[in-house]
Amino acid sequence: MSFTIHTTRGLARRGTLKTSHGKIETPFFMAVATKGSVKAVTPSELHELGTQIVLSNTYHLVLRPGMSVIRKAGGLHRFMKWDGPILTDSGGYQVFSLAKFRKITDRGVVFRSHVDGSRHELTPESSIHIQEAIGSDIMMVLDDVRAHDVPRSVVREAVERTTAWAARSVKAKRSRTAKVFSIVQGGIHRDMRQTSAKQITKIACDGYAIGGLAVGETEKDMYAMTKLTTALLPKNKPRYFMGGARPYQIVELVKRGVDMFDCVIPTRNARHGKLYVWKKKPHTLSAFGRTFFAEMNIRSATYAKDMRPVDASCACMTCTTFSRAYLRHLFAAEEPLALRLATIHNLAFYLELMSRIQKSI
RNA sequence: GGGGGCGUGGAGUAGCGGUCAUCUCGCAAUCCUGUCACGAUUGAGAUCGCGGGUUCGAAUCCCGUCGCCCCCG
Repeated sequence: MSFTIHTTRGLARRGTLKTSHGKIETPFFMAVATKGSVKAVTPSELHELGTQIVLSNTYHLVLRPGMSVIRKAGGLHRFMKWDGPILTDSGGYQVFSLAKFRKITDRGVVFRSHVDGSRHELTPESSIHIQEAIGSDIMMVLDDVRAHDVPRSVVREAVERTTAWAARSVKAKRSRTAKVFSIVQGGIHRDMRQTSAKQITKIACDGYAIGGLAVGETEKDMYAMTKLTTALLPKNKPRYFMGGARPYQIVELVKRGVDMFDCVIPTRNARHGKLYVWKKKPHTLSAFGRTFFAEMNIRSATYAKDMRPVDASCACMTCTTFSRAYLRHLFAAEEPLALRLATIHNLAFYLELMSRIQKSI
């Protein structure tokens, strides 16, 4: 068994997931390396931070640098010099977020590149084959992601298509080492989510993802759909909440049975000068609430002469070395180092959050 | 001593007779959830150096004055 659960607390689980590039302690957070790079930081910095796994993206890598380059490099691990596990997204979400260029049929998706406008096609089969060539440790099936407020008929179609595509994806898989995860859709409709979960769990795969959430629906819906879905997923397989979430949301989602997360929030917000700081460090899941952290806009003139670290309780390189005033100056002066130091800190915050969550289970 | 130029939000500026004075930076706030993202949106802030005059109407024209700058002696 490649996924082992050690302890549980309510619906929350603590476990270990084995991949061909190492074991990962769950629940975990994946830093996002869409184009084969966690923006602004190096693999050795990721290791120092305690990063267990990163996420990369089929869509972006196909467009640039292109698979011939990735193949020549000997796969993405060698190309980006990251020797830990990599999860790859199938491209499904990009088709959704680049909606104006897409055409979805049962066969697959045709879309235009945001880089040069060229036409590309992605099918469930080609997405898996590309992810295998990338050398992905955890591959995601191509899914049909829709906005949270589309008509039920559209959601139903997306659910049916996602199931059909998942079955084709698993069938197309050739790699013996890579894992493949299927994705539950269904928008914010209870019956659709249930239908999708029941269909998807009939397909044998290594893990299951909850997709199509954190796309603008209410938090209440997001939590409700997650709880409803995890209840229908097999207990002995990891559950991945795709694309989320904010710090307190992650805690809430773990409480509803989620094991894996990825989100651009810590890295993107870092580059925009929004830093996460601890206000208290809880030892139990119920003690987190919504107020265990604060968001600091380091660009504010408030910090111009503040010589304290961003977060005195944080052990990251940024906090143990530099002051708020220095970071604020780097942002004001548009020095690239600002992005790196901020990214390191926010990732340290998210990773410590996951570590604390694990210890709380 | 003579001649000329400039004084407009925190900074630098546009406008040079006619609605709520322009833009850039700065400042502030909000946003970002499988990254087209060192991004996006919004807001505050100026009695246009000061005094007087001309005019229906002046940041814009005239006079005086103060400040800064340049050129010639």
